[in-house]
Amino acid sequence: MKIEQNIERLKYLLTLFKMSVEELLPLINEGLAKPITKEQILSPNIELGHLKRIDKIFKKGIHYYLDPKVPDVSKDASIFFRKAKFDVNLSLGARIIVNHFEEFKISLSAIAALSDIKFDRILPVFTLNSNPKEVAAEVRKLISPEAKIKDKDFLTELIKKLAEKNIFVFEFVETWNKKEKANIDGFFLQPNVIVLKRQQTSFKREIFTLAHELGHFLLNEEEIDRIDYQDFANDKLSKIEYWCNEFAFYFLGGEFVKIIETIDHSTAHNDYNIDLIRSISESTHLSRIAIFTKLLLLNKISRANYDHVKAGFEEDFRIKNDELKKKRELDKQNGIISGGSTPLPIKSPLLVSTIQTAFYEGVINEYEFCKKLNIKPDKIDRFLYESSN
DNA sequence: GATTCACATCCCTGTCGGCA
DNA sequence: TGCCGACAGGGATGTGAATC
Repeated sequence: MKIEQNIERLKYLLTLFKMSVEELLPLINEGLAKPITKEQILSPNIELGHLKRIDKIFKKGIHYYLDPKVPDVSKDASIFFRKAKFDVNLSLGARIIVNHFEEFKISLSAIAALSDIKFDRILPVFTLNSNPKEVAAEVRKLISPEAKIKDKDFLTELIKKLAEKNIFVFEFVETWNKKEKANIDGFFLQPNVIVLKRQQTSFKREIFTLAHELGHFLLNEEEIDRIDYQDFANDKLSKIEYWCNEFAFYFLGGEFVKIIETIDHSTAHNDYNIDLIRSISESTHLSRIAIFTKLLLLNKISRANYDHVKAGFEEDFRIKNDELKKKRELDKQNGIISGGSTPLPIKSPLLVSTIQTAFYEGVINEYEFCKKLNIKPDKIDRFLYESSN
């Protein structure tokens, strides 16, 4: 069956994702004996099956391509139109994720406007001239996340505190079998949206990314990031990235920074201060490697020793993972069935309250309510009649 | 600790369309 | 009209975190 498409919309998507038709074709032709041609997809009358294959890439829904309206290539529409270059070379999966949250942000701001909700900026804007350490101390006073023992609880707490400052924090989860992986850890979209990739095996890493993106928010500079501790000491790092890393470290480190700054030089003789750093890591939610990276920047450990310690952590991590895998396999052989599910993203209280208000104001219906919060209709009561915690 | 749940991909099956 | 292969759709599978 053939249907009439608005070819401008497909062309728009290609521009948005910085993709040529020649790059798209192999993606949609996967597994097809008779490949779809360029002429076929660029014709105003397109085979429905072909369109479905195209949409498997872009995930817009078939109606998107049929809309006669020409999409708007303005700076408001996408960060890809606002900023040409990013610190990371973005994978297709990453572009799709960024685009998804950008659209979510736009629809959310429309819903908020219709419901008379305003997200005024509460935290000030800083510049690169301000000292990240001082800014961190100042912001800590304003946000002061409660000390929690578990990393995940701390992350939830921090997201809650940021919600109180009108900052949206969203998480996205990537399952093990996801085809197009996003090669990013997080990003900040103006004016008030931070998005994080769920790091199920390392919440400390995710917490650091959140603090880093908070740095971008404070500078009001948009960026899409892949956080690599090794790069911190890299002089190719941009000033903004450096500032945000410094901010994140001091923001999370708090009073423990003093200990880190006055620590003895870490060598094999004092076992690289490993026990002390572990205890600091546990209280601050900074990962051990993040602290060691700071020591490297402070010249409190040599590059060779740093690499040695880092390799040790990576090895530990690998061994631990292998053991877990083995245990699971053994369980399987013994007929012990282990259950599980993909992790659930943490819901920002700001999102919940916004959607609740919109629902009460009649701006959205029950279906949209569930869709925006990604809940099933039978769980609607939990988010409507109870307080949002 | 047991149960429930989310979701990308795999895999099977019925259907449809091209061709002789 | 009947045969054959390609395809779409949807259920099954794999995975393990969240929740009770």
